[in-house]
Amino acid sequence: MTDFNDKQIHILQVAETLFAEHGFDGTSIRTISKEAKINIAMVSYYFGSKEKLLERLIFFRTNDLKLQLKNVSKTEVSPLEKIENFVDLYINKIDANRNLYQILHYEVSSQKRKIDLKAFTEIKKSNLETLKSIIEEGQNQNIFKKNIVIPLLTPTILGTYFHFHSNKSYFKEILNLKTEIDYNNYIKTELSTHIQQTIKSLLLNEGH
Amino acid sequence: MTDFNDKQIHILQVAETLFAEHGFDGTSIRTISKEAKINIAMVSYYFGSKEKLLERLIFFRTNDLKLQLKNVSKTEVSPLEKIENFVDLYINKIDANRNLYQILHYEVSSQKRKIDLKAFTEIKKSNLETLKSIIEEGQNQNIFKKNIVIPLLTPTILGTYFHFHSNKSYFKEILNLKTEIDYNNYIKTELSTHIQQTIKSLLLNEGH
Amino acid sequence: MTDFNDKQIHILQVAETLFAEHGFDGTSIRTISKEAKINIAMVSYYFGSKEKLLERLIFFRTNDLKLQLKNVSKTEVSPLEKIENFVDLYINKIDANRNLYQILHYEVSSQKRKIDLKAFTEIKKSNLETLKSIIEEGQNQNIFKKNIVIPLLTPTILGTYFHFHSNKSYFKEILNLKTEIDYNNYIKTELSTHIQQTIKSLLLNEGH
Amino acid sequence: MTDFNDKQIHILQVAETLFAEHGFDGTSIRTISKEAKINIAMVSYYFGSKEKLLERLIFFRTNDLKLQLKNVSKTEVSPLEKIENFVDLYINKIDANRNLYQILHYEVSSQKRKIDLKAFTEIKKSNLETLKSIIEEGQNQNIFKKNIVIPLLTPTILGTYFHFHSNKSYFKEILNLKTEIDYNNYIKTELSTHIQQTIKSLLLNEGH
DNA sequence: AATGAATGAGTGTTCATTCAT
DNA sequence: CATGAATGAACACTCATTCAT
Repeated sequence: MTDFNDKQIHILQVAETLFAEHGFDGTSIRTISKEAKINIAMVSYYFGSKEKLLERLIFFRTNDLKLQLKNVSKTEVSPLEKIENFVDLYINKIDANRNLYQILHYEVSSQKRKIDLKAFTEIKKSNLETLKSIIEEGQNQNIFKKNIVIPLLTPTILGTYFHFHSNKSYFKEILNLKTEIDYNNYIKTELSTHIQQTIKSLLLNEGH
Repeated sequence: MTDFNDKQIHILQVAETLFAEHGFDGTSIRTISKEAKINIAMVSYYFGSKEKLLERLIFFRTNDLKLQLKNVSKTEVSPLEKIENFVDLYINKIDANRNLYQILHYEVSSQKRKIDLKAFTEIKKSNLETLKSIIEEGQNQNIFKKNIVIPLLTPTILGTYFHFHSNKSYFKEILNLKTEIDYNNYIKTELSTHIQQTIKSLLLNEGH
Repeated sequence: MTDFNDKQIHILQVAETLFAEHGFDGTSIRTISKEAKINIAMVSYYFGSKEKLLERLIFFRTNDLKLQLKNVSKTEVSPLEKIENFVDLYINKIDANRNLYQILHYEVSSQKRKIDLKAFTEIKKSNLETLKSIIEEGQNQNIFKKNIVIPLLTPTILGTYFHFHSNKSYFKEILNLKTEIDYNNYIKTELSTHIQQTIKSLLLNEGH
Repeated sequence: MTDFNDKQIHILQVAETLFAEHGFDGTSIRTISKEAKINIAMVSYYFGSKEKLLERLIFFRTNDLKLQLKNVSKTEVSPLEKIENFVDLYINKIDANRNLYQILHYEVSSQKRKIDLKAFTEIKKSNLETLKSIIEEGQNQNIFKKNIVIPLLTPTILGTYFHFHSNKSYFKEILNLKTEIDYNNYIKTELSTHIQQTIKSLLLNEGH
């Protein structure tokens, strides 16, 4: 099965939100069906089981994520600009898929579910390759430092974002972000800039 | 209640491991009591409820975490060295309390549980203050940059660590870390160094 | 309704096998429809309900069974030969309708289903009459014993067969019947002979 | 677990009756708990699962059945009397355990449940050995016929009984047995005698 | 004439918790 | 002080059946 009908997509979206909010175990089929205003048997009917619903959800979103960051490395701009574009796109993408990442984050770390994350891993590896090629280009042009552990850049980019988001209420408090809009704006401006600067500081040779 | 007897501590430790592995919802009182080799009614008897067990666990560990990073700022070394010590201590602390942080990370982001995190927030604020005072000292000495959003440094430090740890199996694969020892070593050496460099790159004025 | 179209007969046959194998309750409409490669709604559509499907199945097969044993008593042979023919025909008939009898056996003894077994009872009564007339003929000719409880002969004929068949695997083991063919052969030879001998021993006057 | 407490025995007894009446699949845990006036969770609590309840029930009754028929062959009476005692005891035993046999009969023939029937098979084999030794004794004394397929005697004994019992309402009708007492009396007198005669007719040499 | 979508009722089982002892 | 027995509520899931098309 590759396509989903409207009702299935609706269920997936409701489930995504609830899973992100309360976790997979913390969300019952009853809650999903109540929230989605569907019959309780529909989940099993459409997806077979609760676990398979999760699988299909990941598939559904991963398909969306497959639009790669690859193209960034192919544009005719400086390596630095490529990095900026790459980080920007990356943050935008995970920000747009907050909920899925939230779910995945948890389900991956607790390996209880034997979810097929191959597709997901592939995307991560592909992104890593893209990043690597950009950085090597910059290193060849002597713009970037030589001693960089590239695989640790992703944890810094994503980790910073997620840690901020995971501690939403804490940061809303200490940064005085009163509304949801304020919070989202802060991510798109200050936090993004911070991550950009972090990565660039790490990469750039002094004097540039 | 402030003190715990041996049996209670034993239960807390078992629960901590299980919660970290399978999540709060994914861990049943039955599993805890079986693992801890205690009667199933003991949890309710000692802690009142499963939820309160979690609260007490957080309290138990937070107490432990209260050994502040404060002292770092009071030593007679350069601001840069203070930062190094601070980051080192911070990483060591969260590494030693992986399981609790894993639990908290999840339970905080899903605000289902209305856990009293005041004590925990206090620690974070206190650490932030310490960090702030160190950085300001360095800025006054013109060693550190001026335009630094200090509250975003913690997300970078902790986020990098946690994102790495959350994707343990992925990083074990791509970094070719075969054993648990290799993995733990990598955290203590490469990952720590990476985080150190990241923070220092962000802080240090060019030319220093 | 008396006649069945091809699709209905197909469903009945599939259902018969499954009911015999897994019982009525143990067989779901889903399983039937999957096995018969028909739409799941077809059963209700054609037969009204699962219960009615069973009724129609019994009707379908009972119709088949109506080819009476009556004629046996009308042939021009000795009462003993008539008995032999009667038992032979009876065993052959139930052997050919194993599955139905298996189902009936269970569904009759558990009176949960209020199935209309009138037609079936009629057949049994008719067979009993036939048997009775043969035996009385033999008794009049002084070939058969006088003190025979005729209604208890059927339990011995059918009971012996069914008990053997119900404990198929046990008897395959102790009689060293390795294949299905061996087993079926044993029924047609040894078991049939045993039943024949049993009945004849019961009926025949000593000295004949 | 070998022993059962009063409540467990009560549940087993209620379940036995219901399983015999409506089959295993046709009996829900809810029905059992309602009938036994216990909480619905008790079945799982005491037996682990519905299937295990059945297993324990079989174990419970089989233990009872283990009181072997062996001793019959050791008494100081004629082989014919031994046979009479054997058949009598056998019928009494299955009559006293009607319900269990009813359940087993069905669950064995439909091999859906992979019940451990080893103990049960052992009893059957032991009984067969006993029967064999009695018959051989009679054959040596020239009282019994030589050409007897001993393993087929059990199907005749048990099969006759069970077929009668399975068609209870039919036989109550044609034999004009109005009450339950009449029915049970008939089994203990006429039916038992019939089975006795059947076996003896099969065994005894003419002229004796 | 036939079916895919949908449903409410029911299934066995597990849960955290309570309570008498 | 500690626990085994017991429970009602909730769980994911399957059931036979209905109905619009």
